[in-house]
Amino acid sequence: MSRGAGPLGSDVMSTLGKRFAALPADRPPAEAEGAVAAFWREARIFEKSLERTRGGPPHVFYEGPPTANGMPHHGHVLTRAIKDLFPRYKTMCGFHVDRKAGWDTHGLPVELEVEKALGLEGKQDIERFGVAPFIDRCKESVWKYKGEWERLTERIGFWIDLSAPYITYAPEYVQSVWWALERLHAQGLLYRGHKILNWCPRDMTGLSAAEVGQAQLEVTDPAATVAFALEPAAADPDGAGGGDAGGEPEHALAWTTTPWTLVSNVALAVHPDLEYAWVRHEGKTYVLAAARVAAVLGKKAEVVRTAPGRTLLGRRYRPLYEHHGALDASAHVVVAGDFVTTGDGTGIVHCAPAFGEDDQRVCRDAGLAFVCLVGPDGRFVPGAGPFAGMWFKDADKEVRRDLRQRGLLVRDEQYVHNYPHCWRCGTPLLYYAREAWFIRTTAVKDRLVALNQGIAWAPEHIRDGRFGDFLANNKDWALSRERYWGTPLPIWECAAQACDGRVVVGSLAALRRLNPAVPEDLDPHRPGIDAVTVPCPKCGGEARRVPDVIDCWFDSGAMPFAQWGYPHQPGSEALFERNAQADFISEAIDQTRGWFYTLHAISTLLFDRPAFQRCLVLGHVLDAQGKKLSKKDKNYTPPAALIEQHGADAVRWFFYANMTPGQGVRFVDDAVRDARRTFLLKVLNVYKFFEEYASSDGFDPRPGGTPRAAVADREPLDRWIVSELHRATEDVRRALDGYDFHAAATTLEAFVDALSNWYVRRSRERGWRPPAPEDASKWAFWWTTWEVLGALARLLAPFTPFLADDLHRVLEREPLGVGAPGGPQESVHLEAYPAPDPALRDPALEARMRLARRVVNLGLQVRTQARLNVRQPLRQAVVLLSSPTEEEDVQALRAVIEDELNVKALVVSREHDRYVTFDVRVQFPRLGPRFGKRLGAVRKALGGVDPGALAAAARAGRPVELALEDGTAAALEPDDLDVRLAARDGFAAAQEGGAVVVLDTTLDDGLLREGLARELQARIQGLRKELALPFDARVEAWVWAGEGAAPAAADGDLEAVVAAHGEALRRETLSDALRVAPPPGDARRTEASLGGRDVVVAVRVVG
RNA sequence: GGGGGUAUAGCUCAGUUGGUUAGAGCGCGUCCCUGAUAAGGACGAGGUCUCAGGUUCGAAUCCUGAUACCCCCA
Repeated sequence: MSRGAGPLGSDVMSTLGKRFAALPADRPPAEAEGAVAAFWREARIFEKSLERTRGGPPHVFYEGPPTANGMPHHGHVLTRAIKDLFPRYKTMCGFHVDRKAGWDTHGLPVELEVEKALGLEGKQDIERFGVAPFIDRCKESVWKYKGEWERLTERIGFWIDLSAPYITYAPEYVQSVWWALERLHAQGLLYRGHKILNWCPRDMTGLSAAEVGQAQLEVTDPAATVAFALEPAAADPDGAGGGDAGGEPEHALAWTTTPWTLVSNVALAVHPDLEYAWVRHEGKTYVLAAARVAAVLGKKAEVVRTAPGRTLLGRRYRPLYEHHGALDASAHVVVAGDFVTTGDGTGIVHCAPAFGEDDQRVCRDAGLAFVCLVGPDGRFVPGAGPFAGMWFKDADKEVRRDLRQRGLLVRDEQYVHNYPHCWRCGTPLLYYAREAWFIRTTAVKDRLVALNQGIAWAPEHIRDGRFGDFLANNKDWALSRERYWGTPLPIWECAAQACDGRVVVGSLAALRRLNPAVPEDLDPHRPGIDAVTVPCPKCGGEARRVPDVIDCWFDSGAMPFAQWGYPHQPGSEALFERNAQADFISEAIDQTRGWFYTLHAISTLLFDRPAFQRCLVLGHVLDAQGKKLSKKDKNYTPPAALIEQHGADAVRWFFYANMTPGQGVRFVDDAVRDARRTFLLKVLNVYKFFEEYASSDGFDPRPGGTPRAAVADREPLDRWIVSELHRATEDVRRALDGYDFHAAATTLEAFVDALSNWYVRRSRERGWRPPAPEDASKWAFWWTTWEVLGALARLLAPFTPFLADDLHRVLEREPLGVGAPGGPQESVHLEAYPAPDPALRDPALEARMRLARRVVNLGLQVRTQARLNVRQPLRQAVVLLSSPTEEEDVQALRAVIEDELNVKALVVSREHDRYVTFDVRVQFPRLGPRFGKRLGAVRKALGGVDPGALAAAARAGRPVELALEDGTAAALEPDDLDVRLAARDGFAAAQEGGAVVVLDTTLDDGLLREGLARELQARIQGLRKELALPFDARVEAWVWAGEGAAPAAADGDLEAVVAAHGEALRRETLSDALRVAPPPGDARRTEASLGGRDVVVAVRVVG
C-alpha cells in the first residue's frame, strides 16, 4: 500500500528537473493570468488564431459598440464574456472569426457630460461658449475611459481587434451613414414631420427619456371634465339618434389634466368598440363611456341609450376656442383612438396634436389640421386671444374659469400624479411638437416582421414577444435631434421661402462636387459643416444644411457597412460582402429597442435582409437585492477589483454557470469566489496530483517515452473516464452549437466532478505505489490522466482561456515541445476543439459506474444512520437489485465498492424475500403512449398481482400477462415495469429506486481490532502532522489506556490490537517502535475516546 | 394604462420540450484531517413547484383566470 516514503510526501518530489511544472492553486489568479496574457501578447496568439483559420469558412460576429465615456460595470463584463466565448469556440472549430472592435461616440450623453464638466447649462450656454470648442471637448470626452475599457477587455481575455476599431465619429464612418441616408432619401423614405418631445420651455430644449426619468415629481394638477357641444349627426338630421328634441345639443364629455391644451384642441377620440352612453343629467344630454357614467356623473344619472363608439366617428363639434384662425385642414371632429380606455376620465379623449404623441398620431392619421398656440418658450402666441403671452401653466386656471362661466366645465377636481420636470431647472415639461425628420420605417413594416421570423433568438420569446411586438407596432423613426454632437443630417434645403429645393448628399466627395470650395479634409461635423452651402437644385439659389444631427442609434445600426467605410473606402465592398450578415450577436435586453432594432431596421430598409441570424439576449446584472447596478449607489465592487481578487476565469465561469439568457442575475461577489472554488480549483488540484506523482514516477509522454497502451487495453476505470470525457465532449459541442453556454458549463462541471471525486480518488493508490516498468496499471493511469486533462484544457479553452492555456502549457507544450508533426500548438487556442470519438464511448460501462456510485452512496448512507465510521471495517454488504443486468454490473465493480465502503465482502443477494419488499409500478413513458386511457385499468390489474411475483418475473425476463377489467388482456415486458425495492424492517439498509444496500453491522473482535488499528494510525499520523515532521522522519510511538482491569471489549484491548496490526501500523507511520505503555513526558501526545476508553497516543522523533 | 418577463428548498438559481420519488450551489445539521484539495470531502434535514380552475391515463412543465415582483413603453 505504501511506497515507504512516509506520509507527508514523496522523497522523489524534491528532485530537480521535474517533467511537469507546477500550477499552484494558491498562486494569486491575477498573477497567473497576467503571465498568460503577456504570453498571448508577445507570441501574438490572437493574431495567429486568425491566420490559422484564414482559409476556413467565415463566422461573422458583430461587436455592438460600447461608449467609452462611462466606466464599465459587471453588465459589460458579462456581455464581453459571452461575446468572447463563441468566437473562440468557432475559431477552434476551424471557422474564421474576424472581431473588429468599435466605439460608439456620438450623442446627447456625451454632450451632457461635457456641459457638466464646463459648468454649462443648456443650449444657450453652449452657443455662448462656442460650438467649435464644445465639439472639440466632446471628441475628447468620448475617450475618457477608453484606457479602462481596453484594460478590462484585455484583462478578461476578450479577444477583439482593438488596434483598428470602427469609430462612429470618424469621417469615413460618418460618410457611410450619409450614404445610407442618401439611399433612404432616394427611396422616398425620408420626410419631415412633427415629433412630440419632452420640452423644457425655459431651457428651450428637448430632453431625452433618460433625463425625463430623472425628475418625475408628484404634483397636484387640475382635472377638468369639459363638455363639447356636438353638432347634430349628419346622417341623422332629425336627431332621432338621441338628439335633444328641444334643439339643445348633445355634449361629449372629455377629461384632461392639462386644461391649457384645450385652447389648441383639434379632435375628440373615442374607442370604436367601447360602449358609449347618452345620459340626461341636470337638464342636459351628455355622451361618455357607459362604464364611466356613475364615476363621472353619479349614480342618479339617467342613461337614455347606448351605442358603440364607432357611431360617433365623424361627428363634428363646436370648438371651445377659435383663436387659431383659418385652418389648412378640417378639425373639431370625433376620431377613433385605440389608446382610449375607461380606466379613468370619460372614455373620450381631448386631442391637441401639438401636445401629445397619441393626439398627434390620431390627428395626423385622420388628416386633421395641426394647431399649436403655445410657443417653444412656454407662452401663448400673440394670436391666442385673451391668453396671448400667458405662461402655459397659468392658463390652466384661466381656461377653467372661462369654461365654468360658459357652463362647459362639468367637473373640476384636483389630481395627484407624477409629472415630468426639467432635471436642470425644475420647470414642468411640455409634450411639445417640434419639426423633425423621420424615416418611414412603417413602409417596410411587413418586411421587418417577416425577416424577424428568420432570426434565431435566445431566449426564443424575444422574437414574438418584446422584439416582435415592437416591430408589429412600428412607428416611423424620428431621426433628427436639435443638438450638436452627432452625425450631421446631410440634407441641404433652399433658403428661399417659396422654393422647396432639397439635396441629400452621400459623401464629402458628393458635397465637393456641389461646392468645390469645400476642403478635402473637412471634418464632417458641426459647426464646420454648417457653414457649407450648395446651390439649390431647383432654383439655383443658396441651399443651407438642416442644422440637426441624427439619432446616434442610427450610427450603431449602420455598423455592418459603416465599419468598413462602405461604399467609399477602397476595398470596403469586398469586406462588407464577406461580413454582410452576422452569424452571431449578443447584447443585453435593453438593446431590443436599441441596437437590435436599429441593425434590423437599417438592414431591412437598405438590403431587405436581416443583419444578424442569431441573437443571444442577456439579462441585466443586478445587485444582491435585485436592484440595478448604479454608480451612484455604489452597490457593486468595480469589476477590475473583483477580477484582480478572484481572476478573470472565475468571473467568466460564474456567468457561464449561473446566467441563463434573458434572465437577470443577482451578482454577489462571493459567488465569484465560489465559482473558483467549486470548479477551477478542482481542475487545478487534479493537475497537482498528476504533476507531483507522475513527475516523480518519471512518466514521459514523449514519443519513445513511457509505453502507451490503447485505451481498450486499459482497466475499466480508465475506460470509464475516457468514455465520460467523450460523452461530455459531445454534450458540450451540442450545447455550444446551440449557443447554450449554460448547458455546456453544467456538463463540464459534472465531468470535472467525476474526474476529481471519483476517477482520481479511486486511482490514487496506483499513483502512490513505487514505479515499476511492468506496472501497466500505473502507466495506464498516468496516460489516461494526461490525455483527459489535455482534452479538458481544450474543452475549457473558450470558457476559461487563461487556466486552459496554462494547463496546455504544462501538460503538452513544455513536455513535448512545439513544432513536431502532430505535436502540440504553442497555445491551446490554436488547437482544434475536441471531437467526440464514438469508438471510445462505452455506455454500458458508464451505466455500470453510475450504479456502483449509487450503491456506494447508499452504503455510506447506511453507515451514517448506523453511526458506523467508515474507518470501522464491516464483514459484508448485501446488495439487492431489480434486474440481472444490474447484478452483473455490481459484480463487475465489486472490488471498488468494497473498498469505498470498507467492507470485507460485497454480496449480491437474490434472497429478496428475506431483505426487501417490492413496489411495482408501470413505466409511464413506455406504457402511457401504448395504453392511453386504458392505463388506469392496467395499473389496477397490476395492483391485484403479488408484487414479489411480478418482480421475480421481471428479474427472470418473463413477460407478465394481465387480465384487464374491460375484458382485454395486456402483456407487459420487464422493461414496462418499474420495480422498486424497500428494505424490510430490522436491517441497517438504504434504498433508492431499484437498489437496496444492507450492511451487516455485527462486529467481531477481529473487525473491532482492525477498526481500532486504523483509528490509532490516524491519530499517529495526526501527531506527525502537528509536529510538522519531515516526510521521512522516523518516530517511536506509544498507545496507552491506563492501568487497571482488563478492558471490557476487544476494541479496548490495545495489546491485542498491536499484536495483530502492529507491523502494519509501524510501517504506515514510519515508527521504529510502537509500545503499549505510558508515554514519556517529552513525547507529543493526544487523547481520544476509542472503544469506550480514553486512550493516549503519543509520538517522539527518534535520534 | 399597454406590452413583455418571472414566480421551484431559508437564499441564489437549474429543470433536457407532459411521464408519476423535482435537482445544484450557498446556508443549516451530523460526521470525516494518512499521502491533489479544509477556500476540502461524505451524509442528512429542508418543497402544497404562488393561488384557483381546465386539458390529459398523467402537469413544476400546456391552457385560462387571479396575485406578487421585475423590465420596456406611455
